[in-house]
Amino acid sequence: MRIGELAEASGTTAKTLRFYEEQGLLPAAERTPAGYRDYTPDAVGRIDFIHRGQAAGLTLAQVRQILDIRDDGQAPCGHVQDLLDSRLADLDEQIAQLVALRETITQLRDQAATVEPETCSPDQVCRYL
Amino acid sequence: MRIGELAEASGTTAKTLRFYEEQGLLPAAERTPAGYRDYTPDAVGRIDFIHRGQAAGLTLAQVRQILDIRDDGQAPCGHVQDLLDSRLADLDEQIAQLVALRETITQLRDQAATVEPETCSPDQVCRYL
DNA sequence: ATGGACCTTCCAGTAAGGTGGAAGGTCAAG
DNA sequence: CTTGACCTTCCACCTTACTGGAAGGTCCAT
Repeated sequence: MRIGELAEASGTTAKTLRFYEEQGLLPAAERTPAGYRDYTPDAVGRIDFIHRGQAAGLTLAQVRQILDIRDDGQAPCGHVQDLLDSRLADLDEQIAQLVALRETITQLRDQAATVEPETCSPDQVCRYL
Repeated sequence: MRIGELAEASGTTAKTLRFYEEQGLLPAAERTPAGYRDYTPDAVGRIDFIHRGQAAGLTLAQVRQILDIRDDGQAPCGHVQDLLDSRLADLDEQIAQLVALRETITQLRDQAATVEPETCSPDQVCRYL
C-alpha cells in the first residue's frame, strides 16, 4: 500500500509517516520502481502501537526504544514496565505540582475578587501577584 | 546598576534579562556612555513580578499583557483576575487529563507486572501497550 | 496528451523560554 | 600596558512532534 493509504488506514498523515521513518520509528519501506514507498499491511499495527504509546504519555523517543528492542528480537516487557513506572512517578509529581499551583492561584484569585481596584498602589505592578 | 548585578539581585542571568527586554517585558534601560545598560534598583521589583507571574503558571506573554496595562497607567486587576480564572480552568482540565492518564498507566503497568514475558507473542510489539 | 491526484526530496518554520558562543568594546587593578 | 572580568551585538541552537511549501516525478482516466 502507498503512504497515503497507510496514513488513512492508521489515522494520520503521509507527512507524519515520513517523519516517523526519519526518526527511526518506522523501518524504511520497500519502494516501487517509481520510487514510491510500498508498505505491507502490518505497518498499520506498528503505527497503532506508536499511537498507544503516545496515549500512555510516552515520547516518540521512548516508543522508539521499545520498538528497537522488539526489532532486535527481544521482548521489551521489562523495559516497558520501567518506562511506565517512571512515567507514573513523573505524573505523580506533575499532578502534585499542578494541584499546588491550583491552590496558589485560587487564593490569588479570591484576593483579586474581594479587593477594590482603586486601592492599588501604582508602585507595585499588581498587588494580587 | 549593570545587567550582571541586576541579574544577581533578581536571581536570573544577564542573558535572560536581555531576552526579557527583547520580548518587551523590560523597558529598554538607560545606557552608560560606553553603551552598558544602566538599571535603576526598582527593576528588581519588576523582575520579581515576572517571576511571580511565572510561578502562577502564566506565560511570559500573559505577564507582558499585565505589565503593558500597568505601564499604561491603568490598574490591571480585572485583567489579572480574568487571566487567573482562565488559568484555573486550564489547570483543572490539565489535572483531570493527567489523573486519567495516571489511571490508564497504572492499569497497564499492573498488567505488565503480572504476566510472564515468555508468553508474549512476537507478532505484537508489546502486549502491555 | 493533459489534468488532477498522488508521490518524491529538501528546506524552513511553529510554540516557549531561554542557552551557547563568537567577535569585539570597556574598565579597574596590578 | 596588559590581564581578566565585565559588557555589547548577532546568530544559531535546544526541546517535541510535527506542518507547510516548493519543485519536480508518476499514474490513471478522459
